[in-house]
Amino acid sequence: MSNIGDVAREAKVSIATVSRVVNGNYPVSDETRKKVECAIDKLNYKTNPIARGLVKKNMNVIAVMVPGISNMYFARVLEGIECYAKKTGYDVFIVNGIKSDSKEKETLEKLMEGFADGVIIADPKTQNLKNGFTMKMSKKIPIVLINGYSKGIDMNFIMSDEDKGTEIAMEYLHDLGHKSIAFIRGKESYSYDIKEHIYMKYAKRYGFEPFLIETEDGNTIDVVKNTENIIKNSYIADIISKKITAVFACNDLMAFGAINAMRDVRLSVPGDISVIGFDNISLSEMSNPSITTVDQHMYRLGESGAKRVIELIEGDTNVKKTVINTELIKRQSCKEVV
Amino acid sequence: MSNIGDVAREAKVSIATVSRVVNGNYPVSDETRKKVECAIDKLNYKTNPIARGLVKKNMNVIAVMVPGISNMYFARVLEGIECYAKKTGYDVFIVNGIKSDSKEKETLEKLMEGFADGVIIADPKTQNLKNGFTMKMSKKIPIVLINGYSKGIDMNFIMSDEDKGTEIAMEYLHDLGHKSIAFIRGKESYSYDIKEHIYMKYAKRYGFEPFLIETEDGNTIDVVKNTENIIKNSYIADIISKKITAVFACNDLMAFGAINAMRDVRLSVPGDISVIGFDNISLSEMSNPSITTVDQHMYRLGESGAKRVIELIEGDTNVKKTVINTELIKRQSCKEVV
DNA sequence: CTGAAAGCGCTAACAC
DNA sequence: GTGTTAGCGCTTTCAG
Repeated sequence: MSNIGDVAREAKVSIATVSRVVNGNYPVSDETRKKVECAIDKLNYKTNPIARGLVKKNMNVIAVMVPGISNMYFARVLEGIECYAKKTGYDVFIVNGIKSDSKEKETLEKLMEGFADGVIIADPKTQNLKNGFTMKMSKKIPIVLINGYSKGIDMNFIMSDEDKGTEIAMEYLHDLGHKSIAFIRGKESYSYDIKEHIYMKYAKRYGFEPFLIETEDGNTIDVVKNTENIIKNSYIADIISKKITAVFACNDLMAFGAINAMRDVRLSVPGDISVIGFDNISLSEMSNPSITTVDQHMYRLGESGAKRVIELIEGDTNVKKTVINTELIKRQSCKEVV
Repeated sequence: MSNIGDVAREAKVSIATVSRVVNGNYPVSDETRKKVECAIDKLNYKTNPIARGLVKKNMNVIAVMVPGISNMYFARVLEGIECYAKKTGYDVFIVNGIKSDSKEKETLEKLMEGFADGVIIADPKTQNLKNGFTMKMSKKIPIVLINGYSKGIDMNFIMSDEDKGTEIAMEYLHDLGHKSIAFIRGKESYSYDIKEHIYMKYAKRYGFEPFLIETEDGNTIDVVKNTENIIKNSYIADIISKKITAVFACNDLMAFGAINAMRDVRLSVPGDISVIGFDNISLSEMSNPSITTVDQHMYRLGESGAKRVIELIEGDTNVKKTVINTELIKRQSCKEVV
């Protein structure tokens, strides 16, 4: 592995000159540039990003923390981030498996010190937000949050309008004639709290008794099976006896699981029960019946997050909350009550 | 951000001593250790991994290159890698979207120089393997390949026994009484070539005419929809007229797409047509009908890859090919011909 | 056991 | 335009 000194020697110039042609930030005569480029080619020299990082104090990398890559929601957000980052010359460091406050804290503290120039946290943990930890960290390194608890938190957020999305979904179900709607959520994500809140509001407004189903961790693919099992084992009798005709699932994975559960007990979706999801991951289109859902535009969420964090890295000190709209996608899993 | 010098000053010792207590690799008296630890706490000092990386010439990170994270196959392999790496104190740098020879080449060249101590390539590109490029790179940095073209390539591989897996699948279909089997593959992955090769062998052995369906890039979630469309648009008439009763899909995503296509044209799976997949991603269990498939034990593939690359990083110079067995998982999508 | 000092490979003043 | 040099923050001889 040759270094800048080898190149300088080969080209018979100083290392500063080599640095100049590599970075192209200072004038160099055509002649010397040629010599240097020649030497670089000959030795197959590549500048060492670690050494450069040490002096410039940036690595041109943005880190992304996600709970679980197997939830296509996050995979899609990541695609948006990667695409934008790549265009801007940044590399993306993905840290997967951030599922608890402590894990988030530890990762943010340990890993990011000097390794990344900025970090994007998808589904940030409410506790760290509330107790000011995340905020404190954001004084040291640019942080952008994608969704999560934002009330009174003066940080940079990219949020999809989950409130509105949930409202649209509830209203759609109501318009379809559903009088009794169940709600499926996972544990511990602020996103579920928001949706539950809206759901409760609409239950009151429309005058039905809330019916809550809580499954396990909602952010990995396993939630599909978990949801299916939990419905079959603990809820199905009630669903029938309470004449529930529709279920709102906090994400498409849960919706998918719910559909599987219904099929297993010979309830037809959407014949007997309508199911609406959230996110619009590709799976929801592929499913059968295809899943009516609320699109969160994850790719845009990712893109905007990358854009924002790079702005911060490059010196912007404002705090901004960007809202991405949500959109109802009508497919097969919901129909009118007859 | 305090540095080692600040700590030294605070504790009234030399920076060398601070380094020693941080790394715990040289004797330090209890008394000075206390003082230093105190100072570290007080200043909330964290050692700068970039600076350390520069002198130690390793970053304690392993890079993983994958074609597409949205294919749960890779997501699962990654989980295996991450789990093992984390236990051993390594961080994992995921580079997503490696879908062409040139992208692979460029990434390996540019990104890895000094950034990672070792790299794992999932689904390495055949061309770079054949023309010696990947091999050349492996002289500079430890590389472990997960599946891919390995014939005559003297490098470290973790391979699932795809040959055997395909054979098992074909034999299973045959035992079920299927006399005419179609084959679905994606473009450009050695893995598909292997399977096609075995498929052709069995077509000859069992005396049926090969029927090949080629879909788009098989490594992202989009392949589900692509497969569905391509079957419906171009192949369904032939499938019926040629009395095909089973289809072998190179991965579960394609199998899922095939099942959707069949349903759309009112062919029952497995009533009219059996479909067998490959990989055993979680989706195949959640699908309806659930998908009979060949388990590749992706998690173990990942674990073994991480283990091997760390061995190489730590000085092992042997070349080893590790084979992970494959296993038939019988579910609902295949049944006997009646 | 502890401190001084020589780098790791690179960038960016600062001279000329 | 180009070379010299002082670091970036850390590890690791080498003395003592």
